[in-house]
Parts: sequence; C-alpha cells; structure tokens
Amino acid sequence: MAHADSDIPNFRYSSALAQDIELRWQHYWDSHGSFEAPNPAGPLGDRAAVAGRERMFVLDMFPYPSGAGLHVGHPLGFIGTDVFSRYKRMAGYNVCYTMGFDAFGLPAEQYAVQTGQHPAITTAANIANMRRQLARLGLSHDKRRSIETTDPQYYRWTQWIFLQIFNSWYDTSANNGVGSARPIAELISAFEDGSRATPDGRAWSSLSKGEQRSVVDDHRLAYVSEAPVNWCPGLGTVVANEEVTADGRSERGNFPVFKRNMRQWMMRITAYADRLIDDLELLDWTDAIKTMQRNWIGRSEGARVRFASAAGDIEVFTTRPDTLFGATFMVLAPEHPFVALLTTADQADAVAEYQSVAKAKKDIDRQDATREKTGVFTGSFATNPVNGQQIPVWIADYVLMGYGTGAIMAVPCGDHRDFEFARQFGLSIPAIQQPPASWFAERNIAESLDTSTWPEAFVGDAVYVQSANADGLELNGLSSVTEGKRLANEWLQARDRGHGTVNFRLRDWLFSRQRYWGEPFPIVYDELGPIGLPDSSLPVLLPETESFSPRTFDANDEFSNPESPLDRLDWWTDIDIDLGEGTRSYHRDTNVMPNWAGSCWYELRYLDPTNTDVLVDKEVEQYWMGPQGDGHPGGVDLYVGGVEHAVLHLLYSRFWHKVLFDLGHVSSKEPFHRLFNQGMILAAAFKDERDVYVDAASVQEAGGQFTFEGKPVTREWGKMGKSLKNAVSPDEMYEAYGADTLRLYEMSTGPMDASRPWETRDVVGMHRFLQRIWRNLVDEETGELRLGAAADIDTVRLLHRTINDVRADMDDLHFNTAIAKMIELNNALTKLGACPHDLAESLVLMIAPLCPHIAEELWSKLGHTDSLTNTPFPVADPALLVSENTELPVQVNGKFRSRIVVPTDATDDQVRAAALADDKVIAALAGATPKKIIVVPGRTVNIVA
RNA sequence: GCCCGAGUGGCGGAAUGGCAGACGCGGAGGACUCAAAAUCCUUUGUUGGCAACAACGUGUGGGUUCGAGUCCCACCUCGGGCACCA
Repeated sequence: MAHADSDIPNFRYSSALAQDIELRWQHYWDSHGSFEAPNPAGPLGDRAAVAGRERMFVLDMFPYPSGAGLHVGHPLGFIGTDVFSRYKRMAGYNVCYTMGFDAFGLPAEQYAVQTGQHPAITTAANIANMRRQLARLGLSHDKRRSIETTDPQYYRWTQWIFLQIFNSWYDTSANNGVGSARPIAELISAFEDGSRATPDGRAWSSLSKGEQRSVVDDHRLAYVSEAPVNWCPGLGTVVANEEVTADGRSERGNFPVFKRNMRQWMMRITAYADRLIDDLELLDWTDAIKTMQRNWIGRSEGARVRFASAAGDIEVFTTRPDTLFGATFMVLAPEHPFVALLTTADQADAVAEYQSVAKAKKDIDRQDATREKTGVFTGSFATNPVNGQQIPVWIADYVLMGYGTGAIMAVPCGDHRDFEFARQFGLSIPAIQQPPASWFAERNIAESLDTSTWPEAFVGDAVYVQSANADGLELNGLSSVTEGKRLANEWLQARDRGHGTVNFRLRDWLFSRQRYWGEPFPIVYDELGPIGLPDSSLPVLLPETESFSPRTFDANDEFSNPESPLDRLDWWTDIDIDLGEGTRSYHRDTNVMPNWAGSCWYELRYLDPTNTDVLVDKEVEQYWMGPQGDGHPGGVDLYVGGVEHAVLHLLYSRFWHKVLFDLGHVSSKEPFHRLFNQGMILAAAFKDERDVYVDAASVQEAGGQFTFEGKPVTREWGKMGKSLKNAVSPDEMYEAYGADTLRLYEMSTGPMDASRPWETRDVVGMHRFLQRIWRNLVDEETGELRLGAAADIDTVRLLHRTINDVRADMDDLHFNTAIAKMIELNNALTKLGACPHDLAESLVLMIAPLCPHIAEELWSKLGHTDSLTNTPFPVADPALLVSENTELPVQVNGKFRSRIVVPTDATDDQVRAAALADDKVIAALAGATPKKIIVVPGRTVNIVA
C-alpha cells in the first residue's frame, strides 16, 4: 500500500488500504469468535449469555458448490442477510447466522464424470474455493455451525430422518381429523389387538408373515411402489415430477423424460396435502410463492361418481357433480385398464391404433390445449346414474391417466374441452343451465337453450334446467352451484353411486435415484421386502469406489432400464447382520436419495451441529425456532433465497418438518416463518452476428453502439453466468475497490427483492462515499483522526432523523434507502468541515452493518479497543426529530405556488393566516376569495378559490 | 387461456394520498496537474426565457379527491407462474 511514487495521500481510502483493513479485521473476527451465538443448552450452550436476549435466526438458502466459482450475482442475498444479522446483533438480539453447503447431487456428479475426478475430491475443492471467496466478503457467520450435506456426521441424520419417515404412517383420524404421522409400531399394535381392521377384514393373526409385512408397508410414509415415474435415460436415473420441466425434459441436463412404470421409493407427501395448503396461512411469505405452492398442490373439491358398464363400474372424478344430467358421454384415458374390456370387436382396430399413436406421443404433445380434439369410440356404453341413460364410452388423449381416475364424465354444455369434443364427433349437447341474458349478448347470439347456436360451453352459476329425475334429485330452478353440488353429492352417497371428495394434483414424491453421489438408503431387503436398519448402524457410509459413473443411455432410449452404480459393488451390497432373527444375509438398497434430501432439514442442524445424540436438542430447537406466541407456527425468523425453489425445496422441507413435528422431534410446525425472495443480478450479454455470445468484459461502447473486436454486437440482459459470458468475479471487485465497496454497491442498487442489472462503472460511487466518510474523520496525510468541536443544532437534528430513518429501513430490509440517508448525512458533515466525536461514532455505528471492515477500523481509531459487533446501534432522541419551525408548501387550487415557514406547533388557523399573507399566494389568488382552505398538519396547505 | 407482479429522467432507483425524480452512475462546466488518472467543487427532467419565472411531465384513456406516481375501472407493454387437472 505504498504510494511513495504518486501524489496520492498515504492514508487515502484506496483499494489497497481497504484490502489491508479488511483482511486485518477478518482475522480479528475469526480469532475472537466474534459472531459465535450461544445456545441455551448442549455443546454450544451458554445459558447466561442467552439470558435476556431475544433470538433471531437468519438463514440463507445454502449454496451448491459448483466448479465455476462465484460471480458477483451470487452473494446478493448473503450480503443482505449479513447486513441484517449485524444490525440485529447491534440491536441486542442473539443472532444465529451461518452457512453450509448442499453438496450431494447431480451437478457435482456430472462434473465428476466429465473430469474423471471422484466427486468427493471435486466437491471438497469447490467448497474450499467457495469458502475462500465468501470469507473475503466478511460475512458474520458462526463458523462452528457450518455443515456439509456430504459429511457422514451430517447425512447420518438425513438417514435417521428417512428411517423416522419409513417407520411412520399417517393416521387421518388423529388430531381432530387434521391427521398426524404416528410411529408404525402403533399401527401394528392396533392391528394386533383388533382395534383397527385389516384391509380385507381378516384377523391379523390369520395373515401370513408376508401378508402382514405387506399391509404394514402399504401404510408407511416412505414406501416402495410400482408406479408411473419419470425415467430419464440421458441421466440414467428417475427424477421427481418437480424436476421435470413443462416441456417434458429434465431440469438438470435438459434430457427427454419418459413415463414408465418402475419400482421406486416414494414419499407420501400427498398425506400432507391439506396441511401444506392450509398452513400457508400461518406464514409470512409473499402471495406469489404461496400461490405457486397452492397451484402445485392443486386441491380441487368434487365427487367420485360410478357409472355402471359391462366392465364394471367406471369411476370418474368431477368438480361438478351438479352437472350429471348433462353428461352425455364418457372419456377414458387411452391407457385406462377398462379400455381392453370395453372395446367391441368392430372398434378393436381403431382403438388399438389410437392407443399406439397416443403412446408414441410425449406428454407435452398431449397437453397442448390448442390441438384439435381426437378420440375413438370403444363401442360400449355406460349408465348415467342420475337418469339411467346409456351413454357412449370413448377414449381420448386429452384425458390423462395420471390425474383423478383417468376417466371423466363429459358434460359438453358446461366444459370447454367436452364441448369441443362433442362438436368434433357430433355427440349430443343438452343444456342443463340457463345462461344469463348477458352471456348471450356478449356472444352476439339470441337467447336459446338450443346449444347448436352456442359458440362455446357455458361455465358458471346459473339456473338449472332439465336437471331432475324421478328418484328425488331435483335441481331445476336452483341457481347456486354450491347448493347444486351439495344436493348431487347427497343423492349419490345415499344411493352408493358416489361421494364428495377432494382431489389433488400433487403426486407422491419419487425419492430414489440411480446415481452414486447421494445418501445411501439405510435399508436392506430380505425375501419379503425392505427392512429399516437400526439407528445404531448409522451412518450407512457411501461406499468408496472409482466406478462412480452412472450407466446412462441414449437420451431417447425410452425402454432402457436404470442401473445403480452401487449395485455393482457386491462387497457392499451383500451384508450379514443380526436384525433380530440371528445373523443372516441381506441385500442393501442400492438407490441413493435425491439432491433435496440434505436440504430438507439443514436449518435444524445449524442449531446443534455437533450433537451426537439427537439431530437437534429439543431445548435448542425450541429456543431458536419455537413458536412466538399464539398462532405463530415457529420457524426461521428470516429465510432469504431465490424464487426458483418455490415448489421444490420449499415444499419438500415443509413436508419433512411436519413429519418431525408430528413425531415430537421439533416444536415448530413450519420450518420457515418468514421467507424473503431476493432478486437476481442481471448483466448485459452481447451476441455477435452469428448469434454467439462474446466476452462481455471486452465489449466497447461508443455513442450507444456496442462493438467486440471492432465488429458490432447486440446487447441483451440476462442472468449473470458462464453461459452468457458476462460473469464478473468478486475477486476483481476486491482488487479494484475492496469488499466493503462491493457490499455497499450491491445493497445500494435497489430494494432486496428486485432484480437489477450489474454496472461495473457504477461501483465507484460507493467507493467515493467510503472515501468521503474516511476523509471526514481521518487526515489523509497522517492517518490520524481529525475531529471538530460540537455540531450546530441543525446537524444534530439531521443526525437524529437519519438514525430514526436508518433503523426503520434496516428493519424492513430497505438497505438502499438507508444508504442514501447516510450519504446525505455524510455530505452534510463534509460541508461542516469538521465532524464532532460523538457524531462520528454514531455515523460509524450506522454504517457498520453494511461495510463492517471500515467501520471497525474507524471505531478503533475513535479509541475503542474491541469490535463493535455487539455495540448498541444508535437510538434517535425523539425531542430532536422535530424542530421549532416547519416549512409548508402552499397549493392554490391544487397547484403548488409557494412555501411558508410556520412554528411547528402552530394551530390550523395560524397556518391559514400565514398562507393567505404570503405574497405569491396573494398573486396566485389574483383577488379571488378562498372558498375553502385545507390544512394538512405538517404537510401542506391547499387554498381552493 | 387462467393467476400473480411491474411500467417514474440517458441508466439503477426514491417518494405514510400532500413540493415527483432522494441517493448513486453518466453528462456539462470548473479546481488541482506540464499533462493525464485519481480526487474535489458547481450544475444537470423536458420545453421556452438572459433571468425571475412559466408551461409540460410517473405506459394509455377515463374516474374518485381540495390534492393521484400512489386509490378505482378499462386498455397496452414487459416479466413470472400454471395450463386439455375433469
């Protein structure tokens, strides 16, 4: 940091000085454990240090350690949570704030396969690099609490939670009908003592051992089943519904995904569907995310109705049982098992052909709503239960096997799809509701119940017509759909033709992957099925092997079969162990858990990372995450992360947390009480004439035109990253300005929840601000403090207004406006020429959460010997927030014409008089008599003439 | 198609229904310098005017109000989510 050869003062706040200060203070914080937060009990316990302090659990969505390293877009949220954590510490809170790494999963494994390096090695190297880059930002993490999901001491508990889920069932009658997970042992006892009937009604003791096992396994919250799953040959594994994009490809790698029946592990998340929707009410999340979760879970109320047919009852799900009188045909999904039974000989060829065409289509093609309706008649009929009518049964690919029952009753007059289908194939469309006159008027047609004149189906509340039978169901004249549904459901239920029910879009969670880099299942098999290993055998270590590459296939080879890498390891898969029947051989489960497993519960482990007895001590969990008063669900006080996890991580982790809550392991109903979605940092990306991205850093701008190596390029805005060649490394910013400037810049460019473009040339503004603060307090030539005498009253008032505003902004995560106000204060100090000591201290404490290194350095220059980490944040004196006189703008007829200065405590009449006496007001009135004068105290005066 | 957001200077953005454009970048002018960089000072919504000042101005069109960027209605554009879900 020698400036001997230049004329820059030796103690100017330059990038070199900033780096010197930053590294020194980072070392100080590390060596003093400045950010270690005490627990109320356990290994990190310090009861005395906890006493009398409110808790604050601040959490970032932990990062995935990729090989590419960080760019300046990554730490936006981390800086925000750090500023907030530091502010809350100074406001007296006990703050739990740390960071771990989500390190199992496909990206690390794909990278390992590409490089030939074992994923354990590349993952460790990536984590080390990421820790280094993050450390340089000066984040105030409690480093004792950091975890890595790949650490056996961590995934031991991931496996333990899996076993808890495996060893539980969902008792829908528990907790006043809300339902609750309960230990599977309680289910077995209930079967044994007869208090719960077996599925087929036989006595439990008369079931064979295999039958008993199978009955119990069918109830588990984690279970193996043969079901349609998403098979991704390009990845060599199955993936969850949530990991398949809208166009039928894998979110990772963008490979085609095929629906195939396979035996896989599932998690019974659907048991929690209602609670996952209902408890959203308890959360401080944005409506956008809540809506996304509600849509994903997709709750719809309706009824199951059975239509008699030659193949037996065809069960359908409908949200409109009140429209049964309008059901004039049925449609089965082409894959429906009844199709074979219902198809008549003369329709056999047409049906077979349609089925094979449908099968060849990907889901994405079948789900294109704009496509013309296609379908084939099976040749058979079914009986409409409300009127005995024989209605034709068709198959069509707009009915999906995966939703509801894979069969629908078609009500063409009241459903757009059924209407189109009926028109297409000339099926009858009787009206069962009288649409209002406005409906006809909007469509420019005459009012008529002759649907051949209708351009489309009518959907909504309207009077029912032609909706009655001789058997007591009478809807005619009713106009309430709610009431119609209720009557229809009652009628169906009474005659055992159906019942009201709730259907969900949410499917059970496909939990197994045929890959290497994940948590092994703590499961072995005997000839009857899966057996959970005892807790004492945890962790089940991921076996060491150089043969970690998954067997992948041609991405389009739909009929290939997954092969787990672990399956190749005979020495590992075959195990001799005593599970209560004496030592014998078992075969291990060779799947691994999905990426999401480790992130489903990591916030709990942060609380008690070294506990070897339980995943988290109950008292510790209660302290950091327990409910805060009536109706509060408990959970992390502030969770910050990107919106991209709206339905994956955030749904899965809520589910796991609720299971742990039901089983009594945690006191919080929900893991994340307040969720905040930070925006993304966008950056300009440039394409040349071949549409290829060019290195954004080398693009020149002149007069609004962009060129790369002399050739014109076009600009677009996108997410910062390698693929757009527009990444800016934080290392460059540390070098040019230091970490405090980078932190301040990122916080100043906009509100936390907004995405904003990165502009390297703008960063200097925040560097100049820090230079000016420094220069106001420190002599640039000598490095000594240069402070002045007491400030005038206006400056003191400005200080207290600033303190007041900054506190409010910090509490609301409005860091950009907090910064603006501190810049204003500092600019006022610059004009003052010299800063008094007490004012300097207040300013330094206020900037400390945002730019902690320079603040610590100035704090120590101000004569303090220890860190300001826990020094109280300045408090405004209410008496100094008001001044004697107030300037008020005066409007005449709504236009601002003048300003008057009045005593702050002036009465409305005094303000009125002052306004009317003002020269400009008199001129604006031009002799007119005021009709009305509105005084808004402290704000404005409006004279209406 | 349905459901959410958001449209403010050249740019990022600020504004409990009460002086639109805080703060920063950029631009213009100046100081320092042999010069440049860095730094500092002044200025900067648009139009007209030497100026005081005036008119206009928050996507478009209406409305509510003493007063609207802010509230209501309709529309346009952009971003996001869901989508033949029965």
